[in-house]
Amino acid sequence: MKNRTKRQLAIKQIILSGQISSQDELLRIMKEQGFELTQATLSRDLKILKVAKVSDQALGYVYVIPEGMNMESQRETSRINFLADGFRDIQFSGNLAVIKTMPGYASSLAVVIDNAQPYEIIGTIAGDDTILIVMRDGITQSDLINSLILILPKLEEKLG
Amino acid sequence: MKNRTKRQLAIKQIILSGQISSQDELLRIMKEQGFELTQATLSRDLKILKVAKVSDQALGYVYVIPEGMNMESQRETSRINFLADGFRDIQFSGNLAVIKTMPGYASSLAVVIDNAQPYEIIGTIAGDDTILIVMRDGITQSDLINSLILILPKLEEKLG
DNA sequence: ATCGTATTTGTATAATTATTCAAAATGAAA
DNA sequence: TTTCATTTTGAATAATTATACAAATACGAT
Repeated sequence: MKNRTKRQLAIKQIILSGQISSQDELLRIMKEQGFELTQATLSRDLKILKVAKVSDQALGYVYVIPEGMNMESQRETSRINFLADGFRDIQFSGNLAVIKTMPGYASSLAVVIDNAQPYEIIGTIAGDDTILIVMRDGITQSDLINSLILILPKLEEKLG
Repeated sequence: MKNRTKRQLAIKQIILSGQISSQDELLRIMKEQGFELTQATLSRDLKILKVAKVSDQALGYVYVIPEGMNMESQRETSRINFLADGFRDIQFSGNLAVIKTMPGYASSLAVVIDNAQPYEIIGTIAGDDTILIVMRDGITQSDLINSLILILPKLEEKLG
């Protein structure tokens, strides 16, 4: 599914950045961002993302993402952020994208991308400082960039 | 109120120890323990205690007490736990309680107690290793102890 | 005590959230 | 492709949780 993970990442970001106090409010924001969904889907997504609602002095209640879902995923996140630092640049040719990294980073970075199994990407091949990405037909350059940012949020600084 | 803190303490313990997945379930357990209350009161207590409901593989949803909503309060919590270590003992005389602490701990500990503004306590005066607590009329010794445990959970080991 | 004010609580209900069920979308296999 | 199984989704609704309001209770000041 292309949209499900995308949507859930968007939800996560909104929760993290904002002061959301109900699913309807979140729903409104998601729709402003162009997502089409209903409250039922939101409820399910929040369940999957393990989002919780706690009281908050200012707003009554706010949705939060419990910090340490577990040390595991926390370490994983910082490892991925670390790898994103190795990113140098990206160039396109037809339905191929070529990412240049700092020496030694390419294959680990490619593994992260592969594991995310983004719809936009058919496959990757990595050397020492270069990743070749084969894009799915019909995917634009900005589609691909967006999907990479979803996997590696830290790339936004370098690509936005 | 005498029962309010007692009740909230009981709620906290049940949440911490158990696998509660709805307010009705919690209500049932509370009633088994001899508390008289309604779902409305529970809802308000959970709000005050900042209890959250998150998804859980086994039960669907469980109530949890978020460890550290943020680094701030997390540091705060461990600071308070640290201070609780300074506690030596407590004795009563009429409506006064006298807490003995390790040297130097009394005033910081008193600040923590003051900030919590427990109903049971009218005021405190602290020296270097002694805190004098003036209890509100009608408050029993165990009421006071319960309210202190609510503020400094770590005291339970020494007072329970 | 009595009065006045503030807090706490239950009842009833509003508001919110979760789930059922059927339909649509997706993916895999032939 | 077609078919079958699986997953995802929305609409409707069930289930749960929060709150308005009024009654009860607690407290302080006469």
